Formats: sequence, structure tokens, C-alpha cells
Amino acid sequence: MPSQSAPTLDSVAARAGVSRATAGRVLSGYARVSENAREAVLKAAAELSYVPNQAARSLVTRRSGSVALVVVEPVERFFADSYFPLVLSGAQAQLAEREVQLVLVVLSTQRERERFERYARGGHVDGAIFVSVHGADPLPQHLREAGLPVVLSGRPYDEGSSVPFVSADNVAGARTAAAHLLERGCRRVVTVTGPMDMRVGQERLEGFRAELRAHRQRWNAALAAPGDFSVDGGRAATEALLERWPDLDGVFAANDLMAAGALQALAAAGRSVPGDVRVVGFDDAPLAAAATPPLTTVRQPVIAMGRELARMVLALVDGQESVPDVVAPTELVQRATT
Amino acid sequence: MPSQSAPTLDSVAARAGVSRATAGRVLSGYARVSENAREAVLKAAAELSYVPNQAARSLVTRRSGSVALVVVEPVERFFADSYFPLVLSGAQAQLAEREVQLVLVVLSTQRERERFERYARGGHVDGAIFVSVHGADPLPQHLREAGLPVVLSGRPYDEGSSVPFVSADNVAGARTAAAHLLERGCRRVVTVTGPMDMRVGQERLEGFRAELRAHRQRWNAALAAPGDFSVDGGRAATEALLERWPDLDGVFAANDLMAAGALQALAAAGRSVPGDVRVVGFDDAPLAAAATPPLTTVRQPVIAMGRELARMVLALVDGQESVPDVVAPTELVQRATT
DNA sequence: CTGAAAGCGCTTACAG
DNA sequence: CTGAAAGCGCTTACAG
Repeated sequence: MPSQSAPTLDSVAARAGVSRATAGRVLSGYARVSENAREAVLKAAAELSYVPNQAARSLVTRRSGSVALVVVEPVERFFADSYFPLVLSGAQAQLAEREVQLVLVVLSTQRERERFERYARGGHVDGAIFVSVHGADPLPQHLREAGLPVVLSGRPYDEGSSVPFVSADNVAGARTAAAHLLERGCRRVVTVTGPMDMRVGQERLEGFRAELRAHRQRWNAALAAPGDFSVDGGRAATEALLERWPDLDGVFAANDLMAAGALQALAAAGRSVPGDVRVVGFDDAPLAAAATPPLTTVRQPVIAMGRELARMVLALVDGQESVPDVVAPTELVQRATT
Repeated sequence: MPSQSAPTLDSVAARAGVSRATAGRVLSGYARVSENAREAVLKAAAELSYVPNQAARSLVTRRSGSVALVVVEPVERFFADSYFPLVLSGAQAQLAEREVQLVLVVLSTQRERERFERYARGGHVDGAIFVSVHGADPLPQHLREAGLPVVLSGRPYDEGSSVPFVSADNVAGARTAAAHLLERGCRRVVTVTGPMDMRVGQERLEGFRAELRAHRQRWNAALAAPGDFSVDGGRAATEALLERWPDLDGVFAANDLMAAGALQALAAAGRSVPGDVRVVGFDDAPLAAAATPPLTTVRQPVIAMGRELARMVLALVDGQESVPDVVAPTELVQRATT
């Protein structure tokens, strides 16, 4: 039990020679208070190292002073990927500036989902940022309808969703990747796709196809092999592609993990990169710069996207009616695989 | 403003036909209550989806129901590495089982450090888990002395520290790595070390040297090149080593990021792996399995270590006087670089 | 075992 | 602008 003697509002009021109400007014911000009183209170608070008791404050304001960052399901895998930690980091930074706590919530079981729903509806957090929502998970929408400010990382799968989101411009990014491969002289460009039941998977494939079309390349479904955003998936898909198209000389993998798998498959097949085959990934995960050879990839501004997510919930928490979706620009980072 | 009508203890008491005190007793656990009353209260609570108001509870119990996971300083770099997210994930899981919230705190500036110190001393969290402490940062010890339960990820640099910690068995892990290289027939084994102002850097070098000594290999300071746990550092150190020891045929890098850099340097120098040179990393970061070729490495059970950290703070929070340090075993994961 | 009551530390109308 | 007072939703001695 730390500091049995933590200073209270009363003690700073006493020291400043004003009432608790006045002290409270200067410390909690807004109300008009005389310059004299304000200074005295601030001085007293500083001298006592006063920190308001958040529990007491919450009890009356019905604001918890915290926002949940919720991760749905495949926890460990998710944490091992770099996307999540970086979104988290961005959101945390933004929230910290407003002195709101970021509470990390992981939902694996049905019980946990139910408990969180009650918890959130009970006003124990002021808002929620969902990362990694699967398919058309109704939870975010539910909570929103219950009046809780909610935002999503990634465009929702469900077209009818009215939950604001921030997403990278996946279509444009994939187009950039394809264009780059073509510009580098590739003649037979293939792609390892993400899961087709995820928007991000669909969009990156869509961008790739659109760019080939723009270059008057004939599209063929066999040019794409499905992956699952994992290294193993990327390796397997690349092996299949190699079999199908012995003459392939360009690979666009829909994320860096799969691109790493592609690099492994290519090395195993004795193809040199970028000599025989050029490869582009997506995300600019830390692993991209660590690959052999270092991977050319499409960067998405993940940390900035995390900040944006936080900014959006906060606006909603502050009473703003609605908030526009944001689609963040991507950028090609050329390294050694092209 | 979610659910203006969140059920309170009073409403469940009324529905159950008992007093608020009785309802409180059954819901908050311990006290003896008649079976009848208990059932009625539980039923009423379930029907109303009652969730206790944590703010009100905290106000009286002086327990926040939350634990801080604090990260010191080099935020983004730290988040990009896989160690942190995995510790976080383990700690979160363990905390969730006890229904305590994990609040993520990042301390970059001096102001933030001071604010957090006041905040923690003010009882706004029940305990703190420090990850990534630099050198002999006095903050954890400070807080501990102020009565806050604190635990550390990694053995403290400061010998005088009395803060409990959990660490991987770095010495043993490094010995395993060196032994493996030697057993695979390497004759000239070198190492890329971590920063020498970090315990983990020192320990991994110590283990490496000890194992060479055990194999009656003559030690030479030039066999070690300093890295900084980054890919670039690993690449540069390996280049230096290659220059110094043209005949090197085994590299132990003190973490996987640097091992990835070593792989890049070796490829650039035209050395094949594992044909000409064998390489072992440390951590078994996700990047290890994604490397080309897939990296042999020493795994540390990071998620389990995160859980252990949480278990330890919780024990301290529950009033346990002290808690023993834990040193987690490591394990060699052989892949394709050896 | 159970109820009435006090009190945790704030915020915020309500008067003045 | 400022103070006295009520009240947020719990927990916990204190009686019974």
C-alpha cells in the first residue's frame, strides 16, 4: 500500500488557503477562478506532488480516463507480427499526451468477449480501439450502438459497418509494387496473396491486378497463389508458383512475412534475387530490412496510423458526433531485392 | 456516455431482496453469507448483467485493480523488436486471469518519469513490471522503496538492486550455442556481442567464452566484435570479423537481429551458409524462422517469462513479503544455418 | 448471517 | 469568483 499519506484535494486546498471546491476548479481545468487563487493552488499542488485520485474523479465524472486497445483472438501470432506492437505504440503515445491510460485487452474466448462487452458497456473505459478484427465480427458495431466510442484498425469486412476506421491505402500500395516490378523489367510477374476473407488481402490483390491491367498484361488467375500472411504460407505459395511458371521473374507478396518465405523458396530453388527474380513485399516490417537480401517493400505508416486511431476515439469521447475514416498513403522502399 | 442506466449494487440488492451490504459481500467474494442470499444475489446480478463499478471499488479499497507495464525510452525500436510484444502478451494473459488490467506506460522524457513516479506512488496502479531498463536506472528501486510492488524483466545491471527479476539463462544459452558450433565441426568460431553495458550482453559473451575454454580453445579478444543488437550492427561487426579472420567458419551472434545482419554480410562476401560458415543467433525471434536460410538460434521462453513477471507482481500485491528471482531455461532450435 | 451507516476523494450545481 | 453541500457506487467495521 503505497503512500498511506497521498495528498488529497483537501490538503492542497488547506495549504493554498482556499476551499476544496476552488482547488478542484483550478486543478480540473476549466472554470473561472481568480488569478490569486489559481496561483496559490498550483503552488500548493506542486509542493505536495499532488496527483488527483482517478478513482474518485471517475466516480463522479463517469469517465474512466482510459481507452481499451482490444486485440481479437490469435494473440501470440499477432504479437509476434510487428504490425500490432507498432499500432499500439502509436496509439499509446497519442493517448499519453492527453493523459489517458491505454488498457490492453485481449479477447480469445467467448467468455472473455462477453465479459468485455459488459465491462465496456458499464463505462469502465471511455472508448475502444479494435485491432485485428476478423471477418465481420459484430462486437465493434454492437458496442458502438450501445454508445461507446469505437474505432477500427483496418477497413471493416462488413460493408454495412458504420464504425470509423483507419487503413493503409492497400490498393495504391499494391499498384506501386506491381508498377515497380514492371519498371525494373520483369516480364512474368506473379503474386502471393493474403487471405481472401480479409479486406487487406482482397485490396492488395485488387491493386496488383489493376496495375497489370494498366500495363496491358493479360490477367490469369493462375498468376496468384493464396498465402495466409505467414512465412510458411509464402514459401509454399512461391513453390507452387515456381512450378506453374518456370519463367517467373517478379514476385509481389502481400506482406513481408510471405515475402521472406518467397526468398527462402527462391534460394532453395537456386534462383538468385534480384538477378533471376525480383521480389517486393508489403508493410516494411522490421524483418524486411533484416532479410537476405534486404527486401524492397511497400511501407505503411503504422505508428502514425496508431496515433490517428487514438485521435479519432478521443474526438468521439469528447462528444464529436462522427469522425471521418482515414486512408493512409503508402510508399515504396527500395532495397536489394529489386 | 454508455448505458446511463448501468446496474448498481443497489439495484441487484433490491432485485435479490437483500441489503446492499449483503449483495456486496457475495459479489466481492469472501465473507460468509447464507446460501439463500448468495443464490438470490448471483441470480439478480446475472439477470442485470451487473458489472461492479471499479472506480467506486477502488476508492474504498485503495486498490486500482491494474498493473503498469512500463517501457523505458527507446520506444519505437523497442516495439519493433519482438521481445517486448511477447513479454507483454504473456503478462497480459496472466493478469487477465486475475481480472487485473494491464496499463501500458511508456517513459521517454524526464517529465514523464516524474509524472509516473507520482502517479505510481499515488496508488494509481497496484504494481509495476519494468521492461527494458537501462543501465542502473534507479526508478524501479525507488518505487520499490516507496512500497510499490515492482518486478524487472532482465537481471538488473546494478548489483545492489533488490528488485526481483526474471531473466533467461543467458550464460547457459550462449554455451549451448558455442558447443553446437564446435560439435558441427567449426574450427574458428567468433562472436558478435551485444552492448557491454547491458547484463544480457555481458552474460552471452561470458557463456560463449566459457564454452570455448571448456573446449580448450585459446581465447582472444579479437574473436569478439561488438554489436548493438541491431541488424546493421550485426552486419558491420561481421564484416570486421571477416576481415580479421578470413578463415572463420562459425559465428555466434548474441541476438537474432544481429545474426540476420551476419547473414547479410556473409552473403555479400560470397560465403555460403551453412556450407562455408555456420551461424547461430539468440532469442528465436519470429525473424529467425523467416531468415534465408532459416536461422539456428537459442530460444528463450519469452511468453512464459511474461507470465512469470505478472505472477510475481501479483504475489507481491497480495502481500507476499518477497518473491524469488527466476532464471528461465533456454533451448537450442536448430534450423538451416548450422 | 445481515442491515444501517459512514466514508473513500472528487466534481458540480446551487447560492451568494 | 467562491464556499457549503450533495452525491457518485462501493466496502467495511459496528451492532445486532
